[in-house]
Amino acid sequence: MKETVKNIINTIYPISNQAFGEIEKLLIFETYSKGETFISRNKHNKKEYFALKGISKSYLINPDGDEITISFFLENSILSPHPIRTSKNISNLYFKALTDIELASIDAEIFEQLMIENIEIRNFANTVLQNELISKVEKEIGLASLSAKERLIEFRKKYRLLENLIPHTNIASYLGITNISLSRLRKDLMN
Amino acid sequence: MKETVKNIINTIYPISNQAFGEIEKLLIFETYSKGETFISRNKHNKKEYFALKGISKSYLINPDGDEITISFFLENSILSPHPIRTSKNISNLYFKALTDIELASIDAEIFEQLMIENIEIRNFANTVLQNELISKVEKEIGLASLSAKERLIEFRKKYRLLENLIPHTNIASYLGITNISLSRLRKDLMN
DNA sequence: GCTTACCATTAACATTTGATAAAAAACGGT
DNA sequence: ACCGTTTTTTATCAAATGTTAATGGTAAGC
Repeated sequence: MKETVKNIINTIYPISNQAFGEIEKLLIFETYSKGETFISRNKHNKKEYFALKGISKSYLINPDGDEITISFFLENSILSPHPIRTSKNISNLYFKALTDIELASIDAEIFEQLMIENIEIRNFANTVLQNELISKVEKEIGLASLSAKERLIEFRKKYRLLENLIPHTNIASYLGITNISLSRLRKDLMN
Repeated sequence: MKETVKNIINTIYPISNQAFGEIEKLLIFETYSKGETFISRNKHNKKEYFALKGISKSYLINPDGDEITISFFLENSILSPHPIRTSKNISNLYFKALTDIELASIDAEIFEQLMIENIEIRNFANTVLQNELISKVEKEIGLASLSAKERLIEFRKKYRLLENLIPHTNIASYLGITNISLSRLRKDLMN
């Protein structure tokens, strides 16, 4: 499990065994069942997560009470809740297990202390933040310049098998359309 | 002018006079005329910009050859091109002066060196990055969960007078709609 | 195995948005 | 002030998407 975390980190920004040792000591392993909601930031708890097994998503509730999917997280990736730290408008960003999942967590405040002390860890964290920003900009471009059908095509390229693994409602809200519209596009794309 | 840069920085993350002194020495002041395109990253030049006077935008060209507005930059703000640094997919992010503008620039590589040496500057830069990510997530939420009309209403709240200062085409592409559609929504909202 | 809840699809209709074209208005340079 | 360009508005029609409702399927729990 710890080896998996190390691999996740190294695919993003390679760090030394020594630097990883600092992180390793602090890892806590958690599991959630399909459908469970969890959060990475509240008054008492601030955590960073590594996704080891299963699929999860971040989402928020819009004024109509619907879940809006913001991001999907596959195995061997990092759940990135950074924006919550300071934003007033993004008060309620949740996470949900879309399958049974296994996570490794680390206390966010301790991790930030590690960042200050260790330049490798700081570079790693900064790369995570930059990657996240890049993915947001890429998604922004897609939403602004592609039709819903084109966005679905891009989604399929990016997330390959995901469409067969999770309820489509999540994908529809991620694409910014209704699930009825998604169903129509799926039919349309079968030909 | 330098005082303005200091104020911009301090509204984001207050730094000491000493830390600002490090930045101040490296500032270069530039002006562009309305309609001019400029870029903050290429092989020979990597710059960070502070917007002192006027309005500018970042944009890219979609496959149809249209300009897609990504962000607007008002006076006393920071032009944030960070994603370009590493992304392959966001190869062509440009900036354009929407009015005559005055900027202060700083060489990005030198600035990164300052970040390493000075924790205040590092914290400032990190806050910029986080703010940028927050604004992307907020925009993402809006695009995914609001109608075009609602997005226009939110745009007006956020950018107050901007609608009267720049060609509406920019706003339409920012909102993800055509300028014809924007015109209809404007008429609709007059009642 | 049965039932219930959730999910995906389909249909019919309403609404929104896009595309194209044309006219009116605003703007810029001389 | 004039001319040419750009921008905004308007109209018409087509296409895409949303809304509501009904149907059938699938998975989970009992």
